[in-house]
Amino acid sequence: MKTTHSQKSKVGLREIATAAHVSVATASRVLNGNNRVDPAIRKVVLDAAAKLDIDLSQRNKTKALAFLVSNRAVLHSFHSRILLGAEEYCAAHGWDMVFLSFNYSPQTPWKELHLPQVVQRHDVVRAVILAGTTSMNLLESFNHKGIAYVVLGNNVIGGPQDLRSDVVFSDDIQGGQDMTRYLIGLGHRDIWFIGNLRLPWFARCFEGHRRAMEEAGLVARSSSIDSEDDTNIGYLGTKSLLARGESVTAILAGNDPTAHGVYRGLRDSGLRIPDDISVAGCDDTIGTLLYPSLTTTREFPEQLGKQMVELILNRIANPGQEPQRVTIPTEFIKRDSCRPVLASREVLSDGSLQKVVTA
Amino acid sequence: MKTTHSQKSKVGLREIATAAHVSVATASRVLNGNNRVDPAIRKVVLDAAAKLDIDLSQRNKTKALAFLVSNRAVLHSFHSRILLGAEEYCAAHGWDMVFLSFNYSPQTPWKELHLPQVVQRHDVVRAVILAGTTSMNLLESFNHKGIAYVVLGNNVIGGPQDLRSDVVFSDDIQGGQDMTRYLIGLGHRDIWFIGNLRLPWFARCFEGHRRAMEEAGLVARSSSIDSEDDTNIGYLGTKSLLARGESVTAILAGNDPTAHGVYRGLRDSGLRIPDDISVAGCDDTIGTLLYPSLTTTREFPEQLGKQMVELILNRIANPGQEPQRVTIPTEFIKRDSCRPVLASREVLSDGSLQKVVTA
DNA sequence: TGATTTATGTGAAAATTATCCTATAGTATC
DNA sequence: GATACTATAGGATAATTTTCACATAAATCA
Repeated sequence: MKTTHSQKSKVGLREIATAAHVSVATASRVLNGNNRVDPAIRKVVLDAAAKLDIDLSQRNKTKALAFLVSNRAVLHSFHSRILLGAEEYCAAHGWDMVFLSFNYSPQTPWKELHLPQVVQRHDVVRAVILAGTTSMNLLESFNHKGIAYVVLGNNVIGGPQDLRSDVVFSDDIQGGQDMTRYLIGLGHRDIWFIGNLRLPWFARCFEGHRRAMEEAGLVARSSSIDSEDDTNIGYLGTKSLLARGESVTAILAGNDPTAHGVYRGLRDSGLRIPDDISVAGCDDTIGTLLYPSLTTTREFPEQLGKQMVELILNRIANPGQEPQRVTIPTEFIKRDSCRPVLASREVLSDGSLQKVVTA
Repeated sequence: MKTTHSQKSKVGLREIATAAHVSVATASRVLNGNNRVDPAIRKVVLDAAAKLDIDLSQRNKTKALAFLVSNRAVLHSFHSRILLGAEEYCAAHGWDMVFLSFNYSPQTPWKELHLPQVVQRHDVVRAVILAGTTSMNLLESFNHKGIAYVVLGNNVIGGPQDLRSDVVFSDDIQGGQDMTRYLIGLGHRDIWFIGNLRLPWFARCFEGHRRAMEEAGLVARSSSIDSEDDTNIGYLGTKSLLARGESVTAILAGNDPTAHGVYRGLRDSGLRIPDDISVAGCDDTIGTLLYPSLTTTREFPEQLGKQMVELILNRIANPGQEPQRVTIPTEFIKRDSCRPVLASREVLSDGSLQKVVTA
């Protein structure tokens, strides 16, 4: 418990402060309350500290990061896997991590947002990982309060994409594109996208879908349901599609829970998967739980979490470096929920089964 | 931001300390560093504080609880729903909540456990909710460090059940019993329990199962797999059952993810659910995701979370009260994964369908 | 039973953090 | 372009927490 540097007379803030020719208050601010210190002075203090206090990294009471999930009613397994990856990487580097959820309105001006106390205490939490639905006012608030953060780019709503901070993306645009290409390759032409296009991650997946459709000379069509409940989005999106009598041979759901809703909607209407309609998902969270198992796009949430921690620890180690931007690729996962369109066309042209389809 | 008690001269630790005839240090310890203060003295200080500082509850910097999930590799949806309920109740009462996960060995003596820094800082976290797999050494550690806590009783490993602290239970024993009675009522006699009996929540569910079996004059039998992965437990437990050629008409899985593994194991062997074998789960986490939908025991994780917070806020408000113990009931949920045994016997005795069963 | 250790509880003093105040630089306004 | 207004940075000082040392109670051992 005692210092192992046997005789070394104690090195405290006071010593650091005198060495750096600043007041103790300023030294304290540099080493803990990250706020309001001129970068130049900070550097002087840090240099002085480095000379005196070899074990600088140990002197802080708490080495912890906060993982803030905003505006999500339930903790999706996708998020919990990001958390897992982040936690693991933290633990491996001797950091603690706390998870918080937080709800706020995107309209509230940043000054009036009141963040959880814990993330504002620099002596407790040294930086924040933003993984929920993140609006610009939240980022503003962090900027103004001088709290370091990384953000999951896929979930940033509204704001311009030229964030002046570290960002990690999952390449779900590519995922949507790959999946759509696969469906087109199976002969599908009447492919519909189901999701909630107001939410950025759905919008991104749809963007990839759109690209693939256009590159094949097709028009991308979507059934967007304005809900926060993924399963509902899938269910209602599917029902509305069928009710309108749209011709459809394949459905791309914006994520796996949405695909679950699609399954239910189709079963409700007596349609079989994949015999009558092919279904594809995105994010590979519950693909193997569903029956038939879901062809989907695997993302790497643990990797995302790890990457975010890596960036932020880096930034803590040397503040002032340029904002970093990292994109994690996705992987196509083939399972049992899609089949070539030829088969279902035969079914459709076969009078005896036609009634099953419209039942 | 300023105090609304306009002219009132500032009331600080110093004032409270003089009023209570103790040193500022002691006053500080009472109001924050909960440690090592004689209960009598604490009371004196609190009384003195109550007289001077009307807004005692506001003067602490951080009103936050920690939700500690120990030794669970993944965050189950069951836990995340407990968290949700706890969070909601916290928010409604103006408290923040932070979530942490923590891994430790049950063998480590409590002195050598090193808890996450954050939970040890009384100025940050005022009490802890223990929801993961909790061993006695962890509880010891909390006791000795004077950290207030509530614990989810279902998950306490090993120790005697006469914990000297607040405990909340989910009545999964009753759940296992009700479910087994239902299966027996359907005519099943060859019912097997699948789980990992080393883990207390499985053991509790099995206990209920055993009671129901004995009350019907039957012997409870189980296939226990020593794994932490629920789906694996179900899959391997089922395969081993079938490989041994045991006669079985119904399987009770210790929780829903385990039932998912059971589904896979049965499908692998060409058996249909519920036509050939009935399957029941416990905890209603993914019962509707599975196909056919799972008959299971609904628990009320949100309620558990809420209840735990309620107890602990109570204890913070008046420490020194007797330990509380609360049990939340469970509810039987009938879905599509069970059917009367007579039906399947008829199927079995009907030659024409026999081949489907063994196909 | 007495002696030695160990654990606990407290105040004094040291260390650290928070608050308040002032100086300066940048904006906005007339 | 001068004046007032803001926002920021940093020091002085007050408030609070932590550490250290010591006293006392409980436990262990000869």
